[in-house]
Amino acid sequence: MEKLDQVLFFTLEKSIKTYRQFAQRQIDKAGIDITIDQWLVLKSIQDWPDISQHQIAENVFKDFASVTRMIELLVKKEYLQREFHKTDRRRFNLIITKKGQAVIQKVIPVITANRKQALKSLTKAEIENNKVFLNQIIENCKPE
Amino acid sequence: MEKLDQVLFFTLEKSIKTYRQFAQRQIDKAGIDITIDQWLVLKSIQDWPDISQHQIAENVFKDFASVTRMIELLVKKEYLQREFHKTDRRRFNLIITKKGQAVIQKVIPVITANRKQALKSLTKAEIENNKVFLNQIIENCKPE
DNA sequence: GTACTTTTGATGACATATCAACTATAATTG
DNA sequence: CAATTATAGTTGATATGTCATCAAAAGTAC
Repeated sequence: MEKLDQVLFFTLEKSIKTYRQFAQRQIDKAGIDITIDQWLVLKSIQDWPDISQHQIAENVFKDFASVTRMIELLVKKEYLQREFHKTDRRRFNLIITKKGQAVIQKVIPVITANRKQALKSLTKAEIENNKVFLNQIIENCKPE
Repeated sequence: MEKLDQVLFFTLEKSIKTYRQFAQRQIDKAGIDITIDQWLVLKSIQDWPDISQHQIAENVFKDFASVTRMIELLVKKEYLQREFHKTDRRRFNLIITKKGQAVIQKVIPVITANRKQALKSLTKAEIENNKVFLNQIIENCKPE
């Protein structure tokens, strides 16, 4: 098999893993009790009030079961509250608490700095090209 | 913050996740009882006889604890055997069983096909450029 | 030769991912 | 209106990732 192919997927894996570890380290250093993914979930809820958990899962590209568990943890951390939905008893309203709002805001500059550092010396054109390339992989791997 | 930056990391994450899910589906379809990562671990042992678990962890870019657990599962699946190391009682010899050898061989064409499909319509130059880009991210995110 | 440091690998506890199965509720069909 | 189908979310079991801690054994320093 082509060595380059195999090395590419390994590098893809390593790059996102390295970025996530780096990003999480910075968040921990800032003394904030949240993971990157939890923040993404909270951000999703903030950006789309009245969002369903299914929709959150799609937005952040995660399994329904994982999202349920993450929401459970966010409730436990008091960043989120579950309320009964007004009209649909299958659903919950997910309300970001004041504590949750504060955490979202506190993390934003850390994440901005993380991304800036991660993309140091990479041009907008290179970033755009890379995105197009990755989207092609996503397209190629979709189930029929 | 730059929207493009944020979208890039999301796309990076989504692309590797989509690839892994696709690749695992193909392995399952082929009726082979192994995960991509388990295969990588086995392959590492095959390529470097007498390798230590620490070295395996570095090769496949995984946590020591994760590698220990994966090896435990590979032993349980009878793809691997642990033997006492000849000269160093802290270590084990990891022996690939016949069953393990067979599985490694059986998976290779599936993985080759997976990669080929994932990289459909992407040129060698694009692949090479992407690798260089991703390696820059890895470099940027390394601990000091 | 002893004390100290480093290495090797395991384990516990917790978080997340995956797959499958489940319950309750809403929507649709005839 | 009742039966059926679809949706929303949960839960169990298992695999992997992370962090911290541990014990045993090898290596190093004096």
